[in-house]
Amino acid sequence: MNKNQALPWENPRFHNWVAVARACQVMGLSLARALQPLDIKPPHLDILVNLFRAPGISQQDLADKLLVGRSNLSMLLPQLEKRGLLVRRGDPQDRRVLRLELTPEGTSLTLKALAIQSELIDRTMGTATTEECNLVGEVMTRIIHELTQPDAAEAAQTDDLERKKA
Amino acid sequence: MNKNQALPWENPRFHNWVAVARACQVMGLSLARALQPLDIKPPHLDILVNLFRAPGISQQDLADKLLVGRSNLSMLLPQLEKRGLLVRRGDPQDRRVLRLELTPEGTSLTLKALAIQSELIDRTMGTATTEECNLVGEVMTRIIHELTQPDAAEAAQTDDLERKKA
DNA sequence: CCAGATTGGTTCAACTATGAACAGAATTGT
DNA sequence: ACAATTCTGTTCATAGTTGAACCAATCTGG
Repeated sequence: MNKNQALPWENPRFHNWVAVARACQVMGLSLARALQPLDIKPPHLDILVNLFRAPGISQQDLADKLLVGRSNLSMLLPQLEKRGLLVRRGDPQDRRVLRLELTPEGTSLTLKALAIQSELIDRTMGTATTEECNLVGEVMTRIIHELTQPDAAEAAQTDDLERKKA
Repeated sequence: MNKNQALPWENPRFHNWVAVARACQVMGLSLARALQPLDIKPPHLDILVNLFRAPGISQQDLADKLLVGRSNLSMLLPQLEKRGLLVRRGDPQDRRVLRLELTPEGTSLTLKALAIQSELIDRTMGTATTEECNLVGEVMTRIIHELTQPDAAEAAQTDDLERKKA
């Protein structure tokens, strides 16, 4: 098992992906620094942007979109609410859910933060042509699809087992 | 400022980068799950791999490579040492530094973990041709360069200020 | 109807990561 | 030679994230 698989650094897939991961890491650090003047961090921005694009979303749905735990939002959202950036309004139709919405201040801050993030991304992705850029996006989309489908694959496996039992 | 900059989602750079970030996130989650049988997490793997490739490295240099705080390693390394995966040997030349090295068990575990990670990456990056893959890596390398140079740019700015003072 | 299962949200304990303050060893400049 | 500075690693208080346990509201199927 030691030699029948060469060390992965010689594999283009592997080291190219490592570059992707590192790029994400440094971008995350840069973004955090760039957002400091607004006194928010990347996770906050993720929340704000999603509220901006999907006003009235529930905490559960937001957690699903962000791929974080519900408890995370139960901690962060009250903070942002206290800062007057958003409101959590109970839904009269389903009294379990809290509908989230940006306040005008929240919207304003979100736009400022987006401008900062956008400028950062523009500067860094500007090192690639539009075509290269689109190709990168396309490859990433395929990867996301490949990795999020397996949940369905798991379900299919379970189905297989169920079928075998029957 | 509201309208002179269109919303960033229409910008190819922006939404393509968002795809990159999301791909990284789902890959990270998948990797964490895939490593569970070995009872290590991605940060541990990062450490092990770097020790594998640079045996005898110091904690400080390792922290720089990983872009994490020194204190982080001061917490994690003793854990891994207790598990018998690595040793920290004092350097007689410079009695401040601890030289890090994998034990045979650590090397073995690292190879197993690398096999798992490599398989995962192969599966996901396999949705792209080798040329696409290399292009992605190239673009990411440029981005990393663009984002790590600014530290030098900052220094240059500082230099400018110094020069103006003189 | 109503008992059981499901869903949305909160709370809590555990774990991870960070930066600041610290202590010991090495380097520098005089 | 030695005081000041720098460098390495540790410790500690703090903040962020998670999963499990929990409560209340809703849905489901007799």
